[in-house]
Amino acid sequence: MVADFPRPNAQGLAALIAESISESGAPVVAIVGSTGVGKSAVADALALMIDGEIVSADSMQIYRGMDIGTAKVPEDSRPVPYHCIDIVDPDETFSAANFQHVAREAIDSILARGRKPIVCGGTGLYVRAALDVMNFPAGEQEDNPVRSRYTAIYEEHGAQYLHDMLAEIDPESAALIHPNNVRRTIRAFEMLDEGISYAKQNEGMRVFTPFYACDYFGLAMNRELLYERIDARVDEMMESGLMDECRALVESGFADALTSRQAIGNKELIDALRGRCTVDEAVELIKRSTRRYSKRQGTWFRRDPRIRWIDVLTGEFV
RNA sequence: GGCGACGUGGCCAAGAGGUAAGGCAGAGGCCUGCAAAGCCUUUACCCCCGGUUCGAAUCCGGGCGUCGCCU
Repeated sequence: MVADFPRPNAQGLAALIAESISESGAPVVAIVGSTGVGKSAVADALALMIDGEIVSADSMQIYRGMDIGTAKVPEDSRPVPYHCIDIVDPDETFSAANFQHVAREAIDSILARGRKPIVCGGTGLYVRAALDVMNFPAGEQEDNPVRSRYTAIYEEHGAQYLHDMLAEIDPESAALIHPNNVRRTIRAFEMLDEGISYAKQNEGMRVFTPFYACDYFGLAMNRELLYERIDARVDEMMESGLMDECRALVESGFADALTSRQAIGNKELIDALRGRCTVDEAVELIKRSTRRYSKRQGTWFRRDPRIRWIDVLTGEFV
C-alpha cells in the first residue's frame, strides 16, 4: 500500500555502500538514519553482498514480544543472522551500558568467524556505546538506591530544588543540565556517587574516539516523503496486528513495564485499550510521535562528521 | 431582504483604551546507564477603510466575511 511512493532501491544502495567500503578496510560497517528510511532492507542486501551479519542498534528491538511496533524484520525473512534482538523481556531493565556489552560481544564473535558486522539502527546512543570509546561507571543500575533517593527528593521539593542541590556539590555539571531535566539531574547525582562528574563525561561526547574502526553510512530522505511513509507504515502496523501485540503485552503483565510505557505504538495503544482514548486517536498520536522521533534522530546523527549521507531516492551521496 | 452574534499567528484561545497571555500543531536544538526516553528554544501588519483619542485589538461609523434566527 505504499506502492505509490517513490521507493528506494535497496540493492542499489547496498551496492554503493559495498563499493565504498572496499577501499577502507575498516572491520565494521554502520548504517544509521531515522525510522522509516529503509535501513533494514539496505542492511539485508548489503549483508548478502559482503558476507555480513546484522547487529541491531535499536533500543526497542531488544525486547521480546515487541515485534510489529518496533518494525523488527521477521525471523523467517532474515537473510543472515541478526544480533541484539529479543534479548530481554519488556519488564527487564536494560541500558546503553548493557547494550555496549552485548553488542561488542556480537561484533567480536562475527569478526572471529571472519564475517563482517553491520551495525544497523536508529538509536544514536546505542550506536555510539557499541562503536566508540565510552566508559560507563561501574555501579549497578537495578534498584539503584541513589536514583530512588533523589527521585524522592524531586517528588517532594521539585526540580529546581534538586538542581540547586547539584549546583552546590558539582557546579560544573549543574551548569550543563537544565533544571527541568530531572532525569539528567538525577543521573548526575548517580554519577557523582560512582565517582565521576557529568561535566567530565560530557566532554567526551564532543570527541569521537572509535573503539572499532568503522565506515558510517547515513540514509536520508526528503522529509515530506519520510513523513508520508511513516504515516503509511503505522497504518500497516495496525493492519498487521499491532493491537493484538499490545493486548498480549498487557495480558503478560507488561502494560506498565517501563518499556511498554516508552515504546511508541505501545503506550498509545495501551491507553486506547484502557478506554482513555479511541483507537483512531491513538493511531494519530503514534504517527505524530514517530515523526517527532525521526526528527530527533536527525539531530543526533547530523553532528557525527564520520557519517557519509546517502539520499535513498537518488542513490547518491549528498 | 430583516434582526442578532462573531471576525486575534496553521488551529484553539485570553484580552475589554496604554502598546498582543496561554495551549496545540510546526520548526530548530541538546544529549555518556530508562534514549522510541528526557529536556531546551522559537512563531502576530489583532478582516479592511475611515473616525474619536496623547494613545485603539479594545470606543464610533462604513465595508467585507462567517454563523444563527426571522420573513
